[in-house]
Amino acid sequence: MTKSAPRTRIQEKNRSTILEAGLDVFSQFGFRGSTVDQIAEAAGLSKPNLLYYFPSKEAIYLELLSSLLDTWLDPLRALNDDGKALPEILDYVRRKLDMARDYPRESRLFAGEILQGAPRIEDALKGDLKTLVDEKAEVIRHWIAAGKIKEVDPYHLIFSIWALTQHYADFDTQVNAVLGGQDPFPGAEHYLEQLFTSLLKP
Amino acid sequence: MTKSAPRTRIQEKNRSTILEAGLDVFSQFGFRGSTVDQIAEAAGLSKPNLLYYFPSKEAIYLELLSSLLDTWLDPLRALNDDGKALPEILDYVRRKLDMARDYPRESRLFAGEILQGAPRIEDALKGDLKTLVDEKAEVIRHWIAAGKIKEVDPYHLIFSIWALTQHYADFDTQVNAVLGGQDPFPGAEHYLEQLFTSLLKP
DNA sequence: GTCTATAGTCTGATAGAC
DNA sequence: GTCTATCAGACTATAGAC
Repeated sequence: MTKSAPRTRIQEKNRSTILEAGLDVFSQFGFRGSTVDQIAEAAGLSKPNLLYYFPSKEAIYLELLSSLLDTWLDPLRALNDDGKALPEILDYVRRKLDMARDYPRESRLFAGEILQGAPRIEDALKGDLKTLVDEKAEVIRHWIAAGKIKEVDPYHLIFSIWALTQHYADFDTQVNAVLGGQDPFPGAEHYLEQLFTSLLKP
Repeated sequence: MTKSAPRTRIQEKNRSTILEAGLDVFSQFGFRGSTVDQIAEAAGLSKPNLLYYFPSKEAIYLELLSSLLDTWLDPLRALNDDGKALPEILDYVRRKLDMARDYPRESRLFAGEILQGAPRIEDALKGDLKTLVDEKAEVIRHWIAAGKIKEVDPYHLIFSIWALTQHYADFDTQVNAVLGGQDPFPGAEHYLEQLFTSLLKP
């Protein structure tokens, strides 16, 4: 997804400042809810100057989406047949929970996009994402067939890992309101380990 | 949350038509992403006529939010110390999953609001919602103390039920892309029963 | 109660000086 | 490359006829 136009160092720096500011604003207000003015201010630039680096508001949003999708799926790609089944899955859960804690803006950006029907990444979901999930579901099926973990539906297992980990980023406001501001992550890590161990341990 | 002004039958009918249309549009595009024109068209009314029944776009949105919050929490209110612990919890999971299937628009409306920091219902989250969850966490603690279910953090248990069930409504697009359009709910119901049984059965 | 017309505001994007 | 000024379109909401 990288553009081919050559760029100077200052251009690269400004572009990444804008993307950082865009992530900040878009993740909080969504695409329609964000204004170019907001992003420009967050980036410390004037509106026309921002639009000198990106042709449009949508271009910023699209670049964020596509460049983040890969990173977001890296933990799932790392799920491999090599190691022991259950520790491998628990590792995946832990990595996803770490990402929810360390990159909540990225999580919310995707959540907002998917919540609205994923109009801009539908193809990626039906293409790359589906292919990747199909592949990993196959790995899980092998583990089940080999008796390494209990029999569960591999797709719903993956959905449940996504749902449970991303919940702590996407619904952060609600979690914090209920817990009264107490850090949810230590408790979440222990709970999720317990949950997936009791579900999968043969 | 009902207004006190007296209304004729036709007023009530038009108001509920507008709220229905508002739910349709707001749940898909969020507050900022929705226009009064869209809602008016969905309701089969002209824009000024719609604004004759509601003072503003925000008034429609607010009425939807507050009138739906109660319904949304009903299944949790129904979680009581009466019956057996595990079946009671599995019933709650099933009811929440039924709501995700039957009322996905309501689920998405809340998800969008919370995703953006719940600016309009923060008080309700820190008040009524927290009180209710605290109360039900206490019920769960009693079950644990009585040895009726295994020891888990009650708050994370409740969060996990929310996350797992609402995922099928809120991230419907993603679930469908991965499953290729296959109905996820029968599989989800079986998977979630398996998951919470293995987690909680003493 | 419902409509057409429009006021007034916000916002994405551009023109053009420096 | 960056700024000020500004345009064009979209949007919420209202005025006023019927």
